[in-house]
Amino acid sequence: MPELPEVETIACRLRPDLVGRRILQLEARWPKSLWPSPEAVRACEGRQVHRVDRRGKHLLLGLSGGSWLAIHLRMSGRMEWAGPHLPEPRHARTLWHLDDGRCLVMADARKFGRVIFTQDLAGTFVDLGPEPLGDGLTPAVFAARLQARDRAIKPLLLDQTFLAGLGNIYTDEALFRARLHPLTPASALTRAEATALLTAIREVLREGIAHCGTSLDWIYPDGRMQEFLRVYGRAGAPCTACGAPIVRAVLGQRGTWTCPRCQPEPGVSGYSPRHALPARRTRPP
DNA sequence: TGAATTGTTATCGT
DNA sequence: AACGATAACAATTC
Repeated sequence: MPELPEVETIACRLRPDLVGRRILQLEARWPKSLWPSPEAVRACEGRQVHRVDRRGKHLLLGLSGGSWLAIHLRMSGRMEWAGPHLPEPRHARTLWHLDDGRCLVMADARKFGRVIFTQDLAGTFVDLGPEPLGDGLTPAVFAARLQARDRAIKPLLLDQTFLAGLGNIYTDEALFRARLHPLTPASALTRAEATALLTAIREVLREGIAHCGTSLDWIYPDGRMQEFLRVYGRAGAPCTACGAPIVRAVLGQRGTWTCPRCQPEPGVSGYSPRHALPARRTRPP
């Protein structure tokens, strides 16, 4: 489940306890999760953790010698502590035994998570899109990237090579706040719509981080953002903006929640005019 | 029991 | 080439 705000929360929580620790031993109980190979990841042994960061949905551990561990939790991964007085979590897949007697654990029920060891962080992320909260992603840059793609906006936002860090939850929330239907062609967005979308993306991500992420089920506990979601998982409930029932559809194999009134589908006749909305969809000749 | 699940990737067809 | 659809990965929960 973890998307950008959840991984950011995990990084912030681990940082004070992890920076300065030395990795004594790697315990690989599900070697398939270790990339490029279990032997390669073993090179983290003996190294000290210098920093804890995030890139997209990856948790980054900066190690001595210029090497990195990049951990992707995919669907069901969690980071936990184990130790003399802490019981080991269920589904422990990779364990890092540290020099203070504690043990950092990647637990992952579905085994989709990945642990990557690399000396070349830039090379590892060469195909990863820009950080949505990064300074380099100006409205102009974002609008230009959208213009270049002939694709529905929702699957594009989920594409990590286009933008790093959005998952199903925050994508639906951002599109709702920007009043855009998920099937709107990316290249059809005006400059104003692109700017509004970037603002909406940053708002939902910052709000998600401020609330320590979204806790929808047993996988990711402790977050509070689920109380502030406006469309995701709210099928049938009234839209927070207009009162119309939120609709669930399946789009690109993913559950997709929208307000049919606030996010009218482009090109579909039969819906009422965009009353209070500025005419944004038509591009000047 | 059966359906659904937050993410990513390979593959196929258009 | 780019895109959409599909399955696969694997397990758990409701």
